[in-house]
Amino acid sequence: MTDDASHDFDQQFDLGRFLPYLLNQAAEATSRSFQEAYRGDFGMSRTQWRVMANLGKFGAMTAAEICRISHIEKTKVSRAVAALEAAGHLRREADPADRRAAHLSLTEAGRRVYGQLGLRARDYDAALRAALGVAEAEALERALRRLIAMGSPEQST
Amino acid sequence: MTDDASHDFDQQFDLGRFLPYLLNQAAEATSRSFQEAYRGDFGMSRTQWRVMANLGKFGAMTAAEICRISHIEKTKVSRAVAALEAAGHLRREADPADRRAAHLSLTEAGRRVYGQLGLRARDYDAALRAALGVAEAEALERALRRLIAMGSPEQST
DNA sequence: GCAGAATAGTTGCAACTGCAACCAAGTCAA
DNA sequence: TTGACTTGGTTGCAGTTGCAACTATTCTGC
Repeated sequence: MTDDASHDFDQQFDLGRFLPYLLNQAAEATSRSFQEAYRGDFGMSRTQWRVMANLGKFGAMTAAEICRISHIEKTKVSRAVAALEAAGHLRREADPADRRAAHLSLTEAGRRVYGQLGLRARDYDAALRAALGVAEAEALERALRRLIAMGSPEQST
Repeated sequence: MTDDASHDFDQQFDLGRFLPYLLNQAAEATSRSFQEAYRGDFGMSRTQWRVMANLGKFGAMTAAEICRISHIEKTKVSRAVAALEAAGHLRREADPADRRAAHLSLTEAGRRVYGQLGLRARDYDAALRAALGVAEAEALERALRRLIAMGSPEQST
């Protein structure tokens, strides 16, 4: 029998109900299933796929904007951009007004890849939502958005 | 409807609603906030904390059992166990009946650490659930569990 | 009892990541 | 203008990860 504040290690903490733990497992499980789409067929990393998806969705934007929107670390974005450019999926154009910034956009080839992956992603997402039930999926989405907003204080939408 | 499925890249895929993407962001945001607890104060990695939490919850078990329960890769578990043992948080005892397996359990020191982290985790989880609303948190938990179960076909509990 | 398959766990390697430090360009104020 | 500060982006380094290959032990069928 220990004494100080630590003898209560049989406390009520239930790892199986710890939300960060469950979130990680669910994220891992779902991302992993989809991974073969971008990795197996196009040799992309998760980060590369996400950067591409952001560009596909929002059109041309700078790396900093991608960071703000997607909450991906700037170094991850930087390296993903370099890889995507090397693969010919992405093009950068210097901003004449601000020579630090580069406007990124998908090349024709990149858009084709994005088109294929986007379709697959849509199907996969639909399958997940169907498995959960439409209403539950909506509720899940709302909850996730709340948690994401809590983590990073800046949110516009 | 397209056959080569590539020229319709302005399709309905909305990254901002892609569940794996949202799950990852939410998992990242929540895990990151809690990270200082085990990393800052005890120098542990996420995996180490999870392995410890499993041992704290279930008592002595083998590495393979931890893998099955927590869905963590065996190599991650192996390295986490080595680190925890080196830190004196964990002890391994060879199974006399099966000399491949080792029964892992927390040392007294490990249990103390687990006690502290468990309390903090409980508080953090409670804060998250309070922010979401109790009912929404329950629904979230159910949805996550479903997704996790879908990912890995074997499920017991 | 034995060859072959399965299981527990470790390790090498290559990739990915996070952090901090860094460079370059732009901004602000006096 | 000049100097301090901010911002866009890259890089070095150390740590973490995933995968495949590996050893050692146990199990299975015959």
